[in-house]
Amino acid sequence: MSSPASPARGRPPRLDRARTLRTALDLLDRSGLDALTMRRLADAMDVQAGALYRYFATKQDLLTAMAERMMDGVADAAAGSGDWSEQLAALARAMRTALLAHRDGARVFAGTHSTGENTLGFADAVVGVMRAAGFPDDDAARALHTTVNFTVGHTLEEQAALQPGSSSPDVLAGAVAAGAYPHLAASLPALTSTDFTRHFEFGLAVLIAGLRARR
Amino acid sequence: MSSPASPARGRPPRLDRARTLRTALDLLDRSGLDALTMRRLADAMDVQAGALYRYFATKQDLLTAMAERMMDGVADAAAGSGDWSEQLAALARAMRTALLAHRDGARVFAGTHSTGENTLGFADAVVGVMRAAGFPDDDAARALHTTVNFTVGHTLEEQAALQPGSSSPDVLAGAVAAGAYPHLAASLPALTSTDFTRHFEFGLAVLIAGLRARR
DNA sequence: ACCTGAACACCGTTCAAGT
DNA sequence: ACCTGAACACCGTTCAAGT
Repeated sequence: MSSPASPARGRPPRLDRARTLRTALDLLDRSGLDALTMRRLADAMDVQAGALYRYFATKQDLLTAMAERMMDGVADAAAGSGDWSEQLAALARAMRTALLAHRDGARVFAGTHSTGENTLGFADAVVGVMRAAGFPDDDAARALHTTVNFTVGHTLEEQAALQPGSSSPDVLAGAVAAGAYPHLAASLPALTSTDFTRHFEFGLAVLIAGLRARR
Repeated sequence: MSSPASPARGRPPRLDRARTLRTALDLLDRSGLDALTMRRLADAMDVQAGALYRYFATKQDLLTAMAERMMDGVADAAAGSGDWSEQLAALARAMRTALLAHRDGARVFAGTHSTGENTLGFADAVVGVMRAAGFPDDDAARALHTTVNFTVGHTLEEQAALQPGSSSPDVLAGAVAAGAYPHLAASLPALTSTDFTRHFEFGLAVLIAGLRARR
């Protein structure tokens, strides 16, 4: 029972999961997900690429661990903040904030399926809020999916739009102007607006009103 | 004015956008998105990889054209099918069906931003339904985003779960059993259910009820 | 005009060998 | 035990040259 936890016998390792994860999140913030390669991460740690595979079996494993780390503390957002709808809103907002805290955070999260304690703790908190509010277990589970879907989907769009090289507004405006899309033309201001918090709050309010109606 | 549309002068080209797109969608269905490389696509068309770049500037361009093609006809789903809520539901269901029609269809769509007529026509139809129902232009635009977010997000999960090698249910059940997640444990049947149509219809009903409450 | 051939600058991953 | 060095089997993209 001392083999995995034995004290440093030879030289101290230059690598370990925690330090690698920190460096990977730093690199993500500086360079974005497309530039986060195992080779570049190894460079940032002054190590050969192959050495990373002692701590993460695959790149997918590393990304999953990064997503799990991003969710640290998010489950605590509901603590005593009013009724179920306010608690659900607090959890969704905290998740959006956590994803926004890292460049391409939503893409990292969307591409993984963590079953770590932060992610499952968050899910448990959401389902707990719904069950306490009187929703059947099945509906509570489905409300979790809908809430996470919405939050991740929204933040994916938000971070895609904010990134350099995203010419979305102009391109969209041009395409709408060139074609026969009367309804898109009429709603173009909101369609090309970058007030993402308003978009998010609209969707969240719709989601909560819909859940309330189904209780 | 005859230069781009001039009749075949030399040998007939082995490549063109339409044929390449068809082959790419075939390859996607047979092998999945991860195996859809420019080199493998070129192989399937008996051509060198570089030749594809005469018709698509980048791989991203090709994927965008594929997404656009998947959306063919989806905008017509709302034609005279009851009130606004039934029309919105019909559009969302048609989009899910269109994405499910191709392996990794949701991933392809989520990774692109088509401004083609199928995609914009669908968006115009959704916004049109909402405006006709009396929603303000801004809310109609935001309802579009919420609806597309939900539909793509749901179908992403659905296709991820249905794919080979996706051990989601067991892994999740194991993780929930190992940790202290009372609410997840209680709702595990719904959480691990593969009746995705029910999940989708639940979210859609919540979305529509929420929109109705805000009108 | 359309495609080939070959290169450029990369990837993730594996694994014998060193220390 | 931990990491290096080097390889394997690929990528997307570019572009001179052929036909």
